[in-house]
Amino acid sequence: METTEVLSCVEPFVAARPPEIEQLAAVAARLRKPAGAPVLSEGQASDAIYIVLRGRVNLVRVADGGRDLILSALGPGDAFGEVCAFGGSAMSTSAIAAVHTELLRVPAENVIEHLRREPETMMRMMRLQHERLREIESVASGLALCDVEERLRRTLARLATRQGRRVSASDGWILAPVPTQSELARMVGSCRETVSRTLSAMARSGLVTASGRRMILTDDLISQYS
Amino acid sequence: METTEVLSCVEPFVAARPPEIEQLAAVAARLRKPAGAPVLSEGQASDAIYIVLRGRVNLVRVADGGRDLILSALGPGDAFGEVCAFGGSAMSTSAIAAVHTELLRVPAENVIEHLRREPETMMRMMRLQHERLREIESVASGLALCDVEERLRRTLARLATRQGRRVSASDGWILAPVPTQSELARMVGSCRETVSRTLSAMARSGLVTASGRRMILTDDLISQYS
DNA sequence: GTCAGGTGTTGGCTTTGTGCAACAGAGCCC
DNA sequence: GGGCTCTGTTGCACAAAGCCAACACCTGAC
Repeated sequence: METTEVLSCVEPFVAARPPEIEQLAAVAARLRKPAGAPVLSEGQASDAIYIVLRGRVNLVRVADGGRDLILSALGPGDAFGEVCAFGGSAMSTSAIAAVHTELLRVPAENVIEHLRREPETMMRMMRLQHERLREIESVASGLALCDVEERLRRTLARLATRQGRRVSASDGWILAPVPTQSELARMVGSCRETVSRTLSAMARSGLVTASGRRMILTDDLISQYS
Repeated sequence: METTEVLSCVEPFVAARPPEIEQLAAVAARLRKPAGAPVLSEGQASDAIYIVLRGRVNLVRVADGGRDLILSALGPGDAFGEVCAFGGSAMSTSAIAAVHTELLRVPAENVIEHLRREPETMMRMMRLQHERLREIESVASGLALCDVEERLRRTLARLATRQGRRVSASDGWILAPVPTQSELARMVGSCRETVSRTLSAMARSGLVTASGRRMILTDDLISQYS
């Protein structure tokens, strides 16, 4: 797929005029990261906007004891590093490739120039920022108010709607590849063992069906949180 | 204090040109809310930007069981309801006056017009939005990774730096009026009783000194999180 | 004044969920 | 193939923090 095509159908650039897209595409570079490789680190200033083309990137906060929390999991079409656009700000999370990942990188200076000429992109970026805020607010309130099972349901529902696809025949959504249980644990602020137990319970009650690296979630589960 | 003066020293309007400020001030209205009164509700579209002049406003997420979480506590100079600026978005939290509060209200349409003419304000609003994102990220990671005492320390430190003032004589920050323990509990995702116990423990170890509606926090406590 | 309701404190019980441990299976490198 | 690491599973002990309960204190309303 052409870089111009990609850019023109990815937020926050969907409303940009063709010549602007061309210009951005000209300076954009593709890059690959193996699983576990850091793309940007917490505290470091972002030097570019990155767009996930294939794979998954986790935005992570690390605590002293080595424990960490995955604040959001970005799939194809998602962007990160947008802080670079408003100068000087450091990343508030680390961005780490969860699996083998392909990225598009648009240097900060070009993004900033583009924003000057295209206020509509700025507006969209703000909306994007607001979306992310809402998401993190949900994570936070979930952590404070819900038990592990509820948090796990929400997280799976979110993953499925954003990165899975609807299966027409059976009634449900398919999520593949599913993150490992230890990754899920880091998303819901729990531990591997508890996630295993909880998933088993959910499977027994028919909410999810796991098979290898795929998982099928019932419509009920999804619709409850949309 | 004149409305123009207020606006010109409050984010995101600090960089706006005087005639713009005048125009905003002309349509701004002051209003008062008693303790507990809702200003904006979750789900409802915001019709204006509100600026806290005196008092405190809590941004709250409510769960089914009646339990809730205070995601952030806004003091004088803080703004909320900015979602109105990017059309159609609903509030992701409820804004509720925590004490008797005085607000400045700038209608959405005027803000939007202003943003069109003054891209610098847009930029600042984005930065503001990003600040809030960082803050909520900290709340979320705290909830997942830290115990109640640690969360309470962070929360008190944040409140003191943003809404308290430095005491020159003794070594510490003064926070007055302190939120009630039940409010603190809703900020750290805990319960009244646990906050009481934890605060007592912190007082015994000399980290804080409570007296009536005031609380003095040692420099150590503050500097640890800045 | 009195009363009610919110606040702060403390004790005790219960539960959730973690931490540790042990183990089976899958995938990967050599 | 043999080892290795990572995953998923299950059992069990322990701890943090929740819930319930009781009580003193203060404040504001009437």
